[in-house]
Amino acid sequence: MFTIGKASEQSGVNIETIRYYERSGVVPKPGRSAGGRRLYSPDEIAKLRFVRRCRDLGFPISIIQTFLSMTKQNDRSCGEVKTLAESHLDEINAKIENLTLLRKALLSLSANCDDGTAACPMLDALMKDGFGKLKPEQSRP
Amino acid sequence: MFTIGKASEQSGVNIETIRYYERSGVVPKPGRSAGGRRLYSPDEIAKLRFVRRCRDLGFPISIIQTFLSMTKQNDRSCGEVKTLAESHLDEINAKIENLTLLRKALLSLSANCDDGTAACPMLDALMKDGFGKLKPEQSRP
DNA sequence: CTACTTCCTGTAGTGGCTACAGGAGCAAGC
DNA sequence: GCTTGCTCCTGTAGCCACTACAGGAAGTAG
Repeated sequence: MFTIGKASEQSGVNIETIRYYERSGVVPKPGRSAGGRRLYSPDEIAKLRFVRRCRDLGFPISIIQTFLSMTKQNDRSCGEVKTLAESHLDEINAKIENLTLLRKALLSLSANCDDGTAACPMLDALMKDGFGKLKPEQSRP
Repeated sequence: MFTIGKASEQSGVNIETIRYYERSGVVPKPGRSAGGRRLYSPDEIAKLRFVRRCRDLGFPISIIQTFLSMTKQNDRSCGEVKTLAESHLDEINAKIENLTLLRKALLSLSANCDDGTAACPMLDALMKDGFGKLKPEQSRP
């Protein structure tokens, strides 16, 4: 059994984040020592590590919770995992595409910027009319 | 002079967001009608549109405020704009690179997923030890 | 005059954490 | 046994950039 500091080290999840995950029900509440400290089993640490890796892959917590409930049930949910992973891949691809467009726009906007000019052509262009709406960078709902 | 609804339409900024920008000092407080309604001049609407476009390009509000103060001062700040734009470009490029790595990881992880399997190789791999830390997808500080 | 729309303020919620404040437990050294 | 210093505890507030209400007032069309 490990205290939260060791669990954090081994899982790569920040201490505050571990407590946050517990509060919000992402991982179950661990046992406690006589003095009231959280104690984590290797399995619970593996679960934390799993969550971190999924977060690193960009999965939102809600999806990760689905993953966790799948591993608990141990049902034949691999197809569902693949579906979720593929739709996440679609999102990643969309983001890449979007960012590539953005880069293009920003490059052409800043191309005429040069030191010492009084009026900045980039800021000018952004102030002017016309020049339709770009897609926002982040997927803000 | 235009009410907030028209200003929203013309600038493409949500009504609630306009009020939020005012609250947080991104744009100055507009004048009011006798009945207490906000009234926007075309210039103020242009400023809102400018903010939206910068947001669409992925600039954070803090940078946009710098841009706005530059246009107000009308100083020879074009070099500074270029610097800010370039460092933002660097961030965009880093995100694209990161997402590309992510896509690769996710593709190879989900490659062996097939319908009807009891144990999902992707979830298995994520649960196991080893398999170092990926860079997180979003730049979370 | 009534019905409807737009607007107002203020507050709370979102996601996924992070950062404190103020206190308690615990191990090691003296 | 006592102090020092570390880790841990709870609870709350903050971050970003919004969004979503609730409850009311103002304006407009018929």
